[in-house]
Amino acid sequence: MKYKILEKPNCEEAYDLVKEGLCKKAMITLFSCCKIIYEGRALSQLDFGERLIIIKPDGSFLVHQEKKVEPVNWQPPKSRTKVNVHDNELFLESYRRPPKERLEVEVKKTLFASYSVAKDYAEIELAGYEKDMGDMIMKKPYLIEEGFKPTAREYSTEHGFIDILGKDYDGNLMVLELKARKAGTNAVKQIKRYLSDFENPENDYLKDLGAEKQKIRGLLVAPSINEDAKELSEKEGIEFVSVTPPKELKNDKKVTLDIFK
Amino acid sequence: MKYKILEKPNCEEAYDLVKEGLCKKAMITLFSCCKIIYEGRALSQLDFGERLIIIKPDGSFLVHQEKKVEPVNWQPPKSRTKVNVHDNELFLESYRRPPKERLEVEVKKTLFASYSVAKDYAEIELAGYEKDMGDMIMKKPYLIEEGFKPTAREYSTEHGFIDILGKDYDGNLMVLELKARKAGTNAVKQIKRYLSDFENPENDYLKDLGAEKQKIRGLLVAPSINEDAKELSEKEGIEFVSVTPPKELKNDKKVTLDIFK
DNA sequence: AAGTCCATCTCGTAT
DNA sequence: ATACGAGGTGGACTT
Repeated sequence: MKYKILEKPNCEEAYDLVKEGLCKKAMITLFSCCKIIYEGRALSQLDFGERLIIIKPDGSFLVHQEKKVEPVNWQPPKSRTKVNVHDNELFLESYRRPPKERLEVEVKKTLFASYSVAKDYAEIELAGYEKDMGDMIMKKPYLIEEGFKPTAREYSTEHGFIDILGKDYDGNLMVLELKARKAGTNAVKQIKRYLSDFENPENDYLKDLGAEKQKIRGLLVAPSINEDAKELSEKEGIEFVSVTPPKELKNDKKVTLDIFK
Repeated sequence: MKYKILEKPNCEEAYDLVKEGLCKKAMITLFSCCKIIYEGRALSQLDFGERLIIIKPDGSFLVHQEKKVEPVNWQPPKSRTKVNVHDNELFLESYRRPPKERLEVEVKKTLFASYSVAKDYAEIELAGYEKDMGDMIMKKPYLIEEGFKPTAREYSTEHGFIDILGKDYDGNLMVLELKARKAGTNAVKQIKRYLSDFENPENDYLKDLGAEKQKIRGLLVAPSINEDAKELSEKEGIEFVSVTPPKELKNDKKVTLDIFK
C-alpha cells in the first residue's frame, strides 16, 4: 500500500504504522502529545505537549511546534530511527554519529498517524545568489564599468578568497567583493583586509599578477548598501557598484511527468 | 471540533478543510502532489511532486520533500495564507512583507489533509551554548587560569564585540574569544582583529581600561581547535584554553500538566 | 525597522 | 573524513 492513515491509534497501532512506514521508506507523520529529550552537541528537554512529528525516508527526524519555521527538535539525514513500546507508551528514538547525538520522544497519545511513499522526482531551481552574480559579472564585465577585465575568481589570499580579481581600463588591479543582499560594514572591512594583503611587501601577489606599482582599487558589488557601510567605504576609499543578482531560471526544464496525470 | 482528517479529499473538500483550519488557528498538513513558485529575496520554482505541506497558526508555511531537515520552500511566521480554487485545482498562496515575498502552491491532487488545534504550553529548555560558557567563565574565572579576573563582557570595539575582557594575575589585559564548538581559523583571525584595535594609538581603550603599557594577551576559549587554527594561533601568539560549555538544565521546571492526563 | 551575532545552524563543495 | 563559506539563512536581542 502506498499510504496509510490512522485516527486516534492506540500504542500498538501507532507502533505498527511507524514500523511499516520505516520499512517502506515512507514519510511518516504523527500528531501526538509527547515529551522530548535531546542530547548531543547541546542538550535540551521539552515537556509534554501536542506536536507534529515527521520522519523522512532519508533518516531526518523533525518535531514541529505550532510556531516558527524551525523545528523545535530534530536529527539530520542518515540518522537511525528506533521504535519501542514500554508500559503502553510509544517511544521514538533517533541516533546519529558523528557527532554522537540522540533524540528521544515519549509519545503519550496520538491524534493521528500516517505514512506515505512520496513520488517526487523534481528538484528545486533557484536563482538570485552570489554565485549567479559572479557568473553574470564574469560574462558581462561592463556591468562593473567600461573596460573592466576579470582575471581570476576565488583568488586565494591570507585573509580568504577574493570573489573576483581583475584590471580596469588603465591596468590597475581591482579587488571585487560580491554580496547578493544589502551590504553592511563587514563587507567593507573584508575588502580592507584583502587590500592589506597586497600592501604587505612579503607577499608577491603583485608580481604574480604583473601589476606592480599600479594602483589597487577595492570595489564592493551589491544590490544596495546600508548607511554605515556607505560612510565607511567612502572613508576607506572603497568604491561601491550596484549590481543586483540575476533572477532568471533556466526555464528549459519544462518536464511534465506522466506519473502525475 | 479539535481536529479533522480527510483521505483523498477532492478540491473543494481540501479547500474547506484548509479554510476551517486557518479559521480555527490549527496546524494544517496536506500531503499533496504540487508545484511551487517562490518570488522574493531570491526566486525559485519546483515542478510537480508529492510533498508535505504544513501551515502553522503563526502564519509559518512549510513545504517538505522526502529529504533533508530544511523545507524546500517556506514562508516565515506572520505570513498570510490565501486559499483559492481555479479550474478544479487548489491554490495556496502565502504572502509576507517586508521584504515582499510570495509563495504559490498549485495542488493537483491530495492524498490526505488534516488540521488540528495543538495544545502545547511547554517551552524547550536548552543548554550548551556560547552564552552558557560565558556565564560559567564569569562565575568561575579560574577555569581560564589562576588569577584571571574578568572585567567586562561584550566589550564593544571597532571590529565587533569582545566576548570577555579581563586581566591576569600580573595585571596584563586579556582578550577572550569564546566558541561553544570546535574552533577554526576564523576564531583566531577574529582575535587578531580585536588585538589590532588596541595597537591603534588613536584608540584610547587602553587608557579607559587602565592597562597602558601592559602586555595584551589574546585567548581562544573553546572545547577544541582544528589543526589549521592551532597552527595559526601559535604563529600569531594567540593562546588556546580548552573549556567545554556546561550542559546543565534547570531541572526545577518539572511541570505535569493536568490537561494531558 | 534595521543591524548584529549565535546556531544541535544546514547544506554544498573542495580538499 | 574535515574544513570552509553561503544562505530566501532563522531567531533572539539591541538600538
